[in-house]
Amino acid sequence: MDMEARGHSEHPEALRLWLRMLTCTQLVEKQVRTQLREQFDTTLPRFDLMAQLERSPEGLKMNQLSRRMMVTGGNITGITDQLVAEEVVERVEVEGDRRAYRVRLTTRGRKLFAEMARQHEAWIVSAFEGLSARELESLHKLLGKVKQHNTVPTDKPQDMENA
Amino acid sequence: MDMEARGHSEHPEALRLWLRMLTCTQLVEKQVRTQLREQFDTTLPRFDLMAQLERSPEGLKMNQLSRRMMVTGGNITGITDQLVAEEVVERVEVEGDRRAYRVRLTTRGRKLFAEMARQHEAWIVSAFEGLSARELESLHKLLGKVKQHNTVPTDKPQDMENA
DNA sequence: TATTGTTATACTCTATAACTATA
DNA sequence: TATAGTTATAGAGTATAACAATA
Repeated sequence: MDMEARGHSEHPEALRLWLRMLTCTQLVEKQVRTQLREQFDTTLPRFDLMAQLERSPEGLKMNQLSRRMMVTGGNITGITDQLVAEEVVERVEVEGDRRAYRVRLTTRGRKLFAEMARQHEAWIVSAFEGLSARELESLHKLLGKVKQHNTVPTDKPQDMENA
Repeated sequence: MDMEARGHSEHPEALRLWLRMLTCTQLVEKQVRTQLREQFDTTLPRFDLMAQLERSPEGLKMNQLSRRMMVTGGNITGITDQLVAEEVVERVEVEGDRRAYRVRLTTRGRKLFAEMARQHEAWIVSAFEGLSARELESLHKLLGKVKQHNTVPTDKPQDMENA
């Protein structure tokens, strides 16, 4: 979308920056969603859930997934149900707490995710190939400040970077 | 969400950058959506449509809005219907083409948008207040390269920056 | 025939809240 | 009582495709 039209008369720097950032993100994200759909018949949230699990081979409980993906529990149940039906993740019992499950990738899921991640990386590299290594690094650093400023500190960090 | 978990083992620079960019955008966007809902009982697409119109006082045709907002026509009809019902935009006839309309802000809509834009700007300024003016400028420039690289050149530019 | 816009439909993603089972 | 997870529901937001009116 033309996010950069969202601003109004004065267009101070922060606003211009935000609109441009939104435009960039949407351009890339739209591309990723389309490719995930076309090449793997899947969606971004499903890919993301698998990505979370790939970094936690022992699996994650539903509420951990909920926190990390920043969506409420019911949605995690839904996405997990789909992935279980496709046999790429499985629910395993947690000893000592019969209410809880641990969700983890199956062998099949791990293989599938590896392939998806490989492609995903190629799409992203292509999206940013206009920038030099120095520019990538600079952008990464600057966005780190933005992220930090807008992240609510919690006991249990919401993302892997802080985990 | 913890976008930064989406990457896998190697985590090359472009991928790390993308995940961080996505995290930042979602943090800010979530905040904006919540505020728009709480303070103005509206949504981002509706705000964006009004923003497009605010920059085109003479109004825009449905297909122009569709292109600029990068969504298909049926959705524009839906959003426009809502805004017409609230009397913040109006459809006016296009002379010489009885198929087409031109959608424009009403006086009421212009006033309302001014107030929303004022608040919106404050939320955004607050989201980026961790950065110096130099850093804002630098980020804006770097994202300009990303945008350019990922924008398909067309006769009719998709966004205001190029319009 | 092509274009403008609308209608109908379906699907994904999300939040909220009531609910079950267990702690 | 509190917690883990599920179910039910509602509402954004989106795309697709069939359609009517006009060009």
